[in-house]
Amino acid sequence: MRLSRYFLPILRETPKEAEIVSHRLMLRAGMMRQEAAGIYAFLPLGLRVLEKICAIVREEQDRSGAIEMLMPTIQSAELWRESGRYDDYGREMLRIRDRHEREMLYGPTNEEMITEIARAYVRSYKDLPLNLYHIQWKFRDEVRPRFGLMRGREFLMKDAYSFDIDQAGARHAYNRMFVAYLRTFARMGLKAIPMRADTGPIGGDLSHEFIILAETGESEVFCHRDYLDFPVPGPDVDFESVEGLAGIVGKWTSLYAATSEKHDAAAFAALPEAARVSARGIEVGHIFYFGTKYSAPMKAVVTGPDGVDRPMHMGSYGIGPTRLVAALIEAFHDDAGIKWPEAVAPFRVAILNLKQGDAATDAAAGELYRALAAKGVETLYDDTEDRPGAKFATADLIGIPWQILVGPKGLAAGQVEVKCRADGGRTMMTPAEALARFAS
RNA sequence: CGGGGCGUAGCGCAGCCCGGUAGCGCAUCUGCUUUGGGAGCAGAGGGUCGCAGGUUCAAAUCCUGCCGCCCCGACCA
Repeated sequence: MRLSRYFLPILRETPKEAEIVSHRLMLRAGMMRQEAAGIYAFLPLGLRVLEKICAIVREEQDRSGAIEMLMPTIQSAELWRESGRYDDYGREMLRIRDRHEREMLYGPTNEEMITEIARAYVRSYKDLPLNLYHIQWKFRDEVRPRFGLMRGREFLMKDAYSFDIDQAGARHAYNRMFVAYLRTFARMGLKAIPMRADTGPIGGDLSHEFIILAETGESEVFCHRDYLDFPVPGPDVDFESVEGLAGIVGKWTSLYAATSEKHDAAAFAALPEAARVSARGIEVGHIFYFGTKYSAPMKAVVTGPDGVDRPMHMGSYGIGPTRLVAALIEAFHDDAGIKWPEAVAPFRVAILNLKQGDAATDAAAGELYRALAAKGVETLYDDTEDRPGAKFATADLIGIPWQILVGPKGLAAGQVEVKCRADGGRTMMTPAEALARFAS
């Protein structure tokens, strides 16, 4: 992409409404624009990151055996009356009426709808297990939206829903998602620690929040230091293996980890001093087993091998891709701007033409750009008339992992400079070497 | 929802107390000179001062109402 032809509205000054670093940087980097309180338009750069995140989420959901579909944003109030939540949900739910005065709502979540779909088609225990997910916009009319994408009202969510014949089956479904989440966040460069979460009226131990540690996190968290170095399952993990997954989940839940709501000060204090990590965290995922909470009242039943109908055991599993965009920035930034991990970066390489209009640099930079593009390397070519300093500032701000600086100084020696945004490391090499470095 | 604050050019702000028809920096446009860490000079364009009433000869400025947005708290993916 040629920057001169792109839509990247960089802000040099910080908008006053942005308080936390991810919000400031997203606005400054031209990733998004606020359209109303807690409601944002994604501009091209922001969309690229969001789609990278969704792609990883999707790959790991698919790998774990979940199946993608897509449910609507607008739902009928009828469904929610069946589960009893229409009255319970409160003012957070955006309620609307259509032209026939029918009561509708903008979905804050989809348990009712997925249960309706499952009960319509799933009849036999032979149809189970089943895990359906979608990535769809949600709306929760927060009293006080804040922190940009971190707590917006409209947000993108991946929500998966599992259906099983019994609790043992549901537990394995839960473990699948648990492991898929470990992999998903690790692929984005994040250390996400599963922490025991409130299970509400269902009870049990089958609810975990996945928390990443960040100085600007919204809540206080406490965990054992060993979690920071626990190995994440590889892509070859066998999701069909009940024992295998149970082993992984067992290990990842063996040590102390809790958010402030579930914090047990005494248990935490019992850990060795060096093992105690007390930090701030951001919730990026939440998994939950809730049994027959919806299937029973909504009569989502399957016939078992014994010929008896039973309500299905369900769980739901959420990841917030829009929140992850912000969380990633909270985790990866410095004073100059964002430092995207390669897996989610909007572009992998930025080429900076340091003397636009100079025949030699134009030719070298243009040639390198075309060669990288031909190799499928996502490249942003800064071919604008800006001075070098401005280009450095822009590239650092938007956080492209690799910058290739093409200027008269280096070209005099037949070289370009490759700079790593993450650690600031710089290497001189020939354009051909740079091409090989990224195109192989 | 309680408490606080702010709406003046794309962004950041001054002007408001003591009414007289709007200004600064950055950004934008033109020209020239510049070109390895947000360039310099010269010139130019851009604002129904959030909206609606009211007071007044005259309202960005005073009064009333409304809307929007932000921050703290309670709440939450």
